[in-house]
Amino acid sequence: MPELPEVETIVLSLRDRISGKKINKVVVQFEKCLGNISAGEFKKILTGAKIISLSRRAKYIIFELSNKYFLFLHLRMTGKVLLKIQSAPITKHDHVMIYLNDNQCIFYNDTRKFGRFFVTQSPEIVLGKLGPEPLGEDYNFSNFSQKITKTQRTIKALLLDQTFVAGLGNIYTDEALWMAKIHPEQPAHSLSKIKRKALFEAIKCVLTQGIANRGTSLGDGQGNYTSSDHQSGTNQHSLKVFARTGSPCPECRTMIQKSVVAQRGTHYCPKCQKLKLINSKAT
DNA sequence: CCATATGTTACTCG
DNA sequence: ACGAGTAACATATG
Repeated sequence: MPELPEVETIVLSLRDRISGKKINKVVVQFEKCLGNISAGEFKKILTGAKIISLSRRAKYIIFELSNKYFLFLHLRMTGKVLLKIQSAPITKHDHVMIYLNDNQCIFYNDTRKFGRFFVTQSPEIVLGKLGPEPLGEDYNFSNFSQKITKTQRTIKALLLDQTFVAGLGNIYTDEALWMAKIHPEQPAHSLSKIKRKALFEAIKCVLTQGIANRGTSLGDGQGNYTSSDHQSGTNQHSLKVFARTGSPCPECRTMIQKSVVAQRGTHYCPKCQKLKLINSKAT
């Protein structure tokens, strides 16, 4: 479920409440949640360690520990990090519990069980292949532009590729393409410099807005996004195309269409985001 | 029963 | 090598 803005919101809501706390006890209910380590090793490394800092890279939450290890967590589709008091009951789909030294406990809950923890002393093993942070300093137009012109892939598939730009998922990809007025199936190399620049800016824009709105919470099912304090985001009210199939485009009132691109449900305005079949490599 | 779901990766085919 | 498509992971929902 969570894309960059949702993960960022979780990190912001957790940071002050768990930084500096010591891990007293770890319970693993579902060992497959641990991507590169056994439950025994996981408990041994975490127990007794202090949480030095909390940060985010792409869609990963990063716990920096006092014993030189880093704990990474990727929530995939339905993972949730919930901070509760230690006496809170273990409920359905709670897979990992990390008890701190102050009566708080981090509950990792994941309906679909796709999310994964990683423990390592070398962050680059997990983060090495990721593209630039779209809201970071390494995000620059010349690099972005160059990569777009070099591939024939559809622009939607490229935006979802975490080695191109890190942190976009299905929602913010559709929103950025709408804002830049680009058809999701447009071959990346066929985008004019104007369009590449518009997209470069739109990505920053939709992500910044998503964070300001504390994430996108769709529906009220178990898999829906909430922050670590059970708070829903409000960005769903600001979406222009995603989950708005059949509703009017905010720009031109044409009905939003849905199709499948890059194996994902894809929402777009057929009038504002026209596919351009004549591909001359514009500059 | 069927399709779909905020993610990623391995695999096949052309 | 590249890119598209599919399956897989596992569960819930309409």
